[in-house]
Amino acid sequence: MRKNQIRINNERRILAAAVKIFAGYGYQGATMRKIAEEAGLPKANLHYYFQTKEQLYRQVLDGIFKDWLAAANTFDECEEPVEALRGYIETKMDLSRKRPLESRIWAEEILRGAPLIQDQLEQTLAAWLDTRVKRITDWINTGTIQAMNPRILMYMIWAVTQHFADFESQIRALNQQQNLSDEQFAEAKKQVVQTILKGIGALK
Amino acid sequence: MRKNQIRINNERRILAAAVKIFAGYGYQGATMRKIAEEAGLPKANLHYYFQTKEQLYRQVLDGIFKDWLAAANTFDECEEPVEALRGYIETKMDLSRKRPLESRIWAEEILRGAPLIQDQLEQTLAAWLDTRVKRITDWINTGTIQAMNPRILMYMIWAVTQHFADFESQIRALNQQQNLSDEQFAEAKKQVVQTILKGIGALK
DNA sequence: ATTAATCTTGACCGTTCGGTCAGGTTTATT
DNA sequence: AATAAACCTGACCGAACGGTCAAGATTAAT
Repeated sequence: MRKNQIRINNERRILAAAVKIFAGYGYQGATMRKIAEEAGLPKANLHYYFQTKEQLYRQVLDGIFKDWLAAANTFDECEEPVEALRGYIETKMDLSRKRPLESRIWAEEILRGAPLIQDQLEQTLAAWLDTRVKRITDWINTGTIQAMNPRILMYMIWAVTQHFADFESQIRALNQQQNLSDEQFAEAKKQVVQTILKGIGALK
Repeated sequence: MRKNQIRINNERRILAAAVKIFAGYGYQGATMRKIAEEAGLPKANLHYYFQTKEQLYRQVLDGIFKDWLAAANTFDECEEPVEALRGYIETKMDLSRKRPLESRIWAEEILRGAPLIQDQLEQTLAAWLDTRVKRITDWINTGTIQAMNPRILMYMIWAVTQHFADFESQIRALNQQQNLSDEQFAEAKKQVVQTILKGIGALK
């Protein structure tokens, strides 16, 4: 049963506005009025498509979570650890560059103790991580990379790649009040990949 | 002109309560009522010691910023890059372990675009970073460590170390709903130090 | 003992919040 | 053309927010 085109368009508009406002003000700081204004719709119209603020926020989080998991495609498709990890790190860096708002919404949710997505973390994300941990463990067991705790490696990758989105304003303040240029970001991406891969003994 | 003991005690109580509430709910989500309840004082009393919520929040941030900068002592006191960086990374990891609330308040402020501490970032923190960048550059020029962008190295260190505080709830969800034990955290600390130092060619 | 300064607090205020709803308009179905 | 379904929205609501204030209680200074 396909939805009406009007509904599709308006839901998309509202969700896009919600991403901007939730990222800029946080869940509590964001108001339905601001989102409505950003979307160019009356506030009551938002409540027609999304019953509550929390429901709207949940849908935003769901969208982020899907992109997040999909970023692992390169990781899964590559046979060799260097290829796989480089691909994953680069994909996550690109996501931080192109969709920093989503990264910040995610970060704030985790910061607050993940009140709305704890279940997804404990189930979907935990299972996702287990699978990748197994792959890395195989690499370790076959001597392709050095011994280490794969979970901590993943935490490090997440931390570093998402930092460029989440702490963008700090980096800007430390870079003559300028966002990183494309060249600077490319350099950062290269150095991050290099440091991590070399750090785990996958590169000489 | 030393302050009255009553004032000293109450300001400390209120600040301690404010750290808890700001960390748990964010600036917007935190309310003066909740902070007052946590401190065991009537709300009007908070406004006697701190005129506005923003002023109270600023004092909390100031305290965090000072601890943050002081963590660089070991970095500055050591001559050799391995010693200096290991000391700094370990100190930052310990801060994340012992004072995660403060780390989260800082993270949220940056996430929101650093509306209240932009000046401090652009001046105090930028100058602080410049000094350390110079030291690292010296190490590079004397061939003690390999060539790299020192700023990106510092961003990576901040990202990884603070991740263990800021994303604690995510790590817990991925660790059978248990916070990292002391042993697990010690392992993480060791692996973080090892990966970064090896990653920049400071270790074999 | 008296005065001044500091501290305490319940009650209150204007504003803004998320959310509701009745009634009108537009679109889809037959 | 008629009916139903979906969509739209200004006006409104109770609750909670940050902040104020007057009046009383306590502490410090003389």
